[in-house]
Amino acid sequence: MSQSLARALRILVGLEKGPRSLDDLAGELGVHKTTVLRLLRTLEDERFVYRDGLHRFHLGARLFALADSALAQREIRDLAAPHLQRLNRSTGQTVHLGVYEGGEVFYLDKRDSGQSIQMYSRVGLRVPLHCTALAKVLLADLPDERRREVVQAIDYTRFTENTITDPEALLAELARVARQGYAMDDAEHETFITCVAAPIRDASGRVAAAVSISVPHVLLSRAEVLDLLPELLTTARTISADCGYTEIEGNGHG
Amino acid sequence: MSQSLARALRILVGLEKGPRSLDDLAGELGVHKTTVLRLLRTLEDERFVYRDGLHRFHLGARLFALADSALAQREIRDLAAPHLQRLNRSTGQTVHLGVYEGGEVFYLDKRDSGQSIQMYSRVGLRVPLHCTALAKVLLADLPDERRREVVQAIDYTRFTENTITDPEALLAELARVARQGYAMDDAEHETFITCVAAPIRDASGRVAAAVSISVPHVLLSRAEVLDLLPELLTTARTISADCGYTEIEGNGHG
DNA sequence: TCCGGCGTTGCGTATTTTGCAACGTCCGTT
DNA sequence: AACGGACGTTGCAAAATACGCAACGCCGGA
Repeated sequence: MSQSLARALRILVGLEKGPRSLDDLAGELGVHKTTVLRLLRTLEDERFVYRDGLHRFHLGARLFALADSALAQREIRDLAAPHLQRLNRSTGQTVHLGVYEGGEVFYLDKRDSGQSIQMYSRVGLRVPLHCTALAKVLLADLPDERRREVVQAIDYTRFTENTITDPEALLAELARVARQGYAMDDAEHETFITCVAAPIRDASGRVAAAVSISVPHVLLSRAEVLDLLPELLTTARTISADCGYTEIEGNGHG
Repeated sequence: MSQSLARALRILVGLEKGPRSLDDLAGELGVHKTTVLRLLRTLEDERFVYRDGLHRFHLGARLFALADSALAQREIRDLAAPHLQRLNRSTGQTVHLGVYEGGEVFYLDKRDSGQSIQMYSRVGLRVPLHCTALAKVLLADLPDERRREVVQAIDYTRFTENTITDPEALLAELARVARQGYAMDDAEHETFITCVAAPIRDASGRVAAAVSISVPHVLLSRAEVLDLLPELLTTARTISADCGYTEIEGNGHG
């Protein structure tokens, strides 16, 4: 809609991959460097971008401030925090909180396991949609049409031999997830990690977020991870309750 | 320079304080809502903004992704990480890593103390410039002229009775900090917290970042916090070395 | 000292953006 | 059930704005 703004945003997105020179950016956007320079200057004025000494452009400090307050504005994060903490302590495993927004799923919070093995994940990182328990739970609750759109648009990169690699299989999996009320990632993303995830619902009854537990095979087997399920589900239900969700017709748990 | 972009960025900055309706934003910017709407739509296309159900605008998911990769691009963060971890473990206190950029100082990393008292700080948050050890260390190394500009522009909000509240006093303090090689915040920001900070230098010899330790009075006295100084300085020097800094003429530590 | 790369600026053109006014819709009220 | 208001949305015409070109200047290497 707004050309110059759209170009500026693409500059920022381009900078996501690393610092760039003016010419680099102009080349990537297919726009004259004069134009890029002026956009960059405006971005620089507001600290969205800064140039190092001299002449390479980086993402700037204001992004941190914005991300920080965006994070603080997600009230579900605060609501969930103590429960994530407790789940993390009692299981000793890595715990994630994730949300869906506009075709993406990303981490809103994370608690590391005490173990020396740390997962490569960070608050704000987007998670693959076809091979993570978190995403499955979130996608499973989308309105039918939207879910189909999203599932079609996925890039089905194969990460392991268990990775689901086509839309039909994923839709079937999502249907199962919706039915059983939780999702599993059985070495579908990383060969050595198993995850389980459960939905968090808000007052409207829709899935507003998801919690997951991730465990490396060296610590627990697939079956042992499933043993953590009741505790995960309880945590998810507790957070849901805090979000104003009230279970109506028999969810098997009064 | 670029009007529409500048307005869009101000929209984002406005959204920092919380979700807004279209009219709110139009009012704040002093621009007709038609214009604001079109900017918002472009921002929405790129996920910098999203509207909840329906018609309130929030900061969007892309900011998380950008902030995350911006963070990852600050190599000093990775270089410092293990050392922050060690310092945090051995002192048991809250440890921060901060940097200066374009008139602001903000946290690049944080390690919580094991204690139940958690500090209100978060990666990305801007820190006050006139009453924190971290900022003092960073400002102390700025080129004279720049330092004076920044110091003049500070809003000297008084937080405690120890808060420095005028430019002259701060400049004097910064001179002392530069001389002694570390900074202290003796209940200048929060009445019940003492901090010490030390500079991290890169290959150019300039201060590239700063580490700090923050301790509530209930845990350690001012004197006891000063006892942590040698360890803090050692940590800072180690990180500096990792950044390529080589101490030349007698810094008392060969 | 010369050359090449790269960031920067002035300027004229026309594309893009802007504000207005009118419309539609949703929600709360009577 | 009908009405009124608030708010987001669209079409359009005017003009301000952003665009690309070409030329300049700076810095580093040859």
